[in-house]
Amino acid sequence: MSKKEALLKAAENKVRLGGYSNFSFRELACEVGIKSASVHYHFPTKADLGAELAHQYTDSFLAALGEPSELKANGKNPIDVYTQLFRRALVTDKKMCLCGLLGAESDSLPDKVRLEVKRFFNQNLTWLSAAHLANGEPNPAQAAIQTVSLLEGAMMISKTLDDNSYFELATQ
Amino acid sequence: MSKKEALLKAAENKVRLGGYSNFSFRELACEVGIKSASVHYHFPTKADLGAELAHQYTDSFLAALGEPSELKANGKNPIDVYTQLFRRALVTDKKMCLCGLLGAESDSLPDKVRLEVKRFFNQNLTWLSAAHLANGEPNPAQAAIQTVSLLEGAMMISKTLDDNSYFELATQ
DNA sequence: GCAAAATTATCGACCAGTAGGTAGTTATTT
DNA sequence: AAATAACTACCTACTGGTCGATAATTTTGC
Repeated sequence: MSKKEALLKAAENKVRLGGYSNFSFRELACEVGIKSASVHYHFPTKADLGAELAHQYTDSFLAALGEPSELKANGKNPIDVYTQLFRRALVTDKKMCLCGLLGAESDSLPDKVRLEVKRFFNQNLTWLSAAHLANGEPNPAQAAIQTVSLLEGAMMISKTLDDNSYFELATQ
Repeated sequence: MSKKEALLKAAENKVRLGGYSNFSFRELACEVGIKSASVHYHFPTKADLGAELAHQYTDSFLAALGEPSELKANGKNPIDVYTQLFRRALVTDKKMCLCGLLGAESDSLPDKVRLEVKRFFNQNLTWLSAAHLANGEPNPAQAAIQTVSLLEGAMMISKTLDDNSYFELATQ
């Protein structure tokens, strides 16, 4: 893993625990074994790092999902696959969704970071609409926003109350 | 309004826009017209201020709801009343739910603040369970976590995408 | 094939600004 | 006399960011 990748990974862990202000260049640098000045070589500003982090998070999230039509063709319910990805983030990583946390504080985010968080949710809603459409839902757009809202909310509350059974109850 | 009340009000606005780290004693002091050292007279530490803020927020939130049984007796659907309180926070205040934001970053919060955020959600779930029970729901506890999850999530996404119609679609 | 030039990735030293917090003091009110 | 509510001055720690320097590597021109 390159230093740049290591910096993004370290930043992701910090942000998913406490938001955009929960990481500093010094901390990241220390964790990957370089000096804080060197971080600016890879990311000119903190906003650049945050934006690239959210961008990559979105891409790998969507990549992990696959295409709704293909899932359906393989006999899987794409909504279950989507729910499972959230469950893994909560149970395995024991962390919030990166963009769920950044979205909550989006009013105080640098423009380029906020833009990437918007991209995450727009792409998620597009994917979920296609998924619900494939499932024969009468109103796919409404089902899409309801699905992602429920999952982000249930994740946040389960984290807060430190009890994953709330997530299970909400998604059951 | 006393200085202490003014400080809490100013802090609430900041936190609901960008989380716990989005306010400083200096900023608050400046906004209410005192010096930052004087803020420590009212709140010994930042954690004390944050905890008292979340506590009062919870109390006034619950007070604004009233009792589910009374609402029901007055011909109102308590779930609609609950939804309306979230809608007002989003549309009128144009801000996130204080504890929704703090909950997302609860892993990085001081203990006494996190405790107050937990109290908010525990009390909300109790209220909602009673409300759904009064509505004759077969599984009030499940309906409760689903209701608050959907509302917190829809609020966050509407804020992020800067479009309240997502909240309306999700709650319709 | 090789020297010159450019690029990559790091460093130490430093900057101005801000953070939360403390100590001791001064008025005002009870 | 005591409690309240503010003040000035200061502390240490940390923030994102800049500067010029330094090797190591890669690319380019002859």
